[in-house]
Amino acid sequence: MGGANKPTSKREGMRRETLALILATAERHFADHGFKGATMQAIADEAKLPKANLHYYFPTKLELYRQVVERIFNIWLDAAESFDTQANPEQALGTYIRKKMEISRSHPYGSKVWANEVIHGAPIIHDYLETTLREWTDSRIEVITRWAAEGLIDPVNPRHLLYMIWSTTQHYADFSHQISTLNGGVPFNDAQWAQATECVTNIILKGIGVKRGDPG
Amino acid sequence: MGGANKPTSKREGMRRETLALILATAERHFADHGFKGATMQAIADEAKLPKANLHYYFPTKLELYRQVVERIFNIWLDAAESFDTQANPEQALGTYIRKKMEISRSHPYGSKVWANEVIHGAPIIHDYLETTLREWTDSRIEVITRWAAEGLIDPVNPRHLLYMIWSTTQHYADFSHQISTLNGGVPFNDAQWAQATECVTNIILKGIGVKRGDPG
DNA sequence: AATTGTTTTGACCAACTGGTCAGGTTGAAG
DNA sequence: CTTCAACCTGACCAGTTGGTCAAAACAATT
Repeated sequence: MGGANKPTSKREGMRRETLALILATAERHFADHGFKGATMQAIADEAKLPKANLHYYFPTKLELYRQVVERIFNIWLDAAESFDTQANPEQALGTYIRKKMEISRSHPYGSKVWANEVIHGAPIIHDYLETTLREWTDSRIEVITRWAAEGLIDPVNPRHLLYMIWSTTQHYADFSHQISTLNGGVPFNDAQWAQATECVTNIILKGIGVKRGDPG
Repeated sequence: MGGANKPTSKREGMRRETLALILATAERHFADHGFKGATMQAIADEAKLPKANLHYYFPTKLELYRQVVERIFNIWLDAAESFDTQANPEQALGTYIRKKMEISRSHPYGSKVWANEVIHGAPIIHDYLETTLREWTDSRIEVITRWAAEGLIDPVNPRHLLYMIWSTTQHYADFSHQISTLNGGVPFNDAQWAQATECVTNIILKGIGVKRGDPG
């Protein structure tokens, strides 16, 4: 749209592709084996690149990991924005829950990396938690508190409501192995994802006494 | 009680103590760093034992890890039993949720190790998932289905209800770093744990339309 | 065609880590 | 006191892994 973009040269294009390939492959490996368990060699092999090439684009393993985590955080931000503070509880929370379920389905590896990171004390993302996440959380707590004061929902502790939404939705990504095992060894299909989303949304919204738009 | 127990010799006592010390220390390290990230040397150092001594009691790192996981599974079984299939929904689910919250508080490291294991594809516990966990889950699904049929709760999908209970309660252990960060950097105190438990129980029970024993 | 900066790569290294082992120590039993 | 098995430990080893480097291949520019 805006400026006069130089026509992407062959070099630039390849660079972009290689970077994306490495990041995607690394994400899977970090998700499946953890930071220490994932090896540069294994990532390189799967990406069909020599290991030295990885170090050309990402000087250290930690730097590669950082960028993987950063990508994930942006996805999280994307979902965060869908929590519309202007909407009514049913719409704001419903949309947010649905969005989080979609992310659990479309970015299971990212979710696992994030979970791993938090479980192990969040050494890398600690700053995000203290700044961006905390601000977002505080602002939503305010909104939820207002809803409760206005009688639109029960007077629940907003913090625990948010934790419930986070844990329940992310569970479908983070614990996918357990879930598919209990699902006869196969992952959820479209219908099952839809049902999970509906079920989670319904229980939570009813659980906090949301006044539904369509009482039937 | 039973047979004629030989009076525990000094040897036996020391052995028990050492085993317990190693297992407890290892649990923390596996929780904080993952299987690969935890090192025998670090575990030995914290337990103030020479590394070779660890290998005397646990021939390999994998064997040590297995026994850590096994202990955790027994704790899980303990909670599982508290889901009384004879009781009414409010009591059965309420007791179960409360028990799980207690475990999240008393065994945060164990919960983290378990989460880690599942996130990474459950290589060690896969058998448990397919046998014990599946059987338990199936039996509870039956009970919940019956409750729904009898009109004691809404016709929710029992599977998702169980997932919600698991994820919500375990979240307080697995994501404790995130939670304490959002709690001003300090872990929950007694009152906060009590409120979390109550809040989670209330939302879930109300969310599935449990007919409460005491309607007020 | 020559030049220049970027990218690619095989070979290599130092640090770390799980595991071994031989020899020493200790508690219990006779 | 002697004997013996259980227990403890410092020193060591082999395999793995993150990271380096010099040289080669390559794309763009003049």
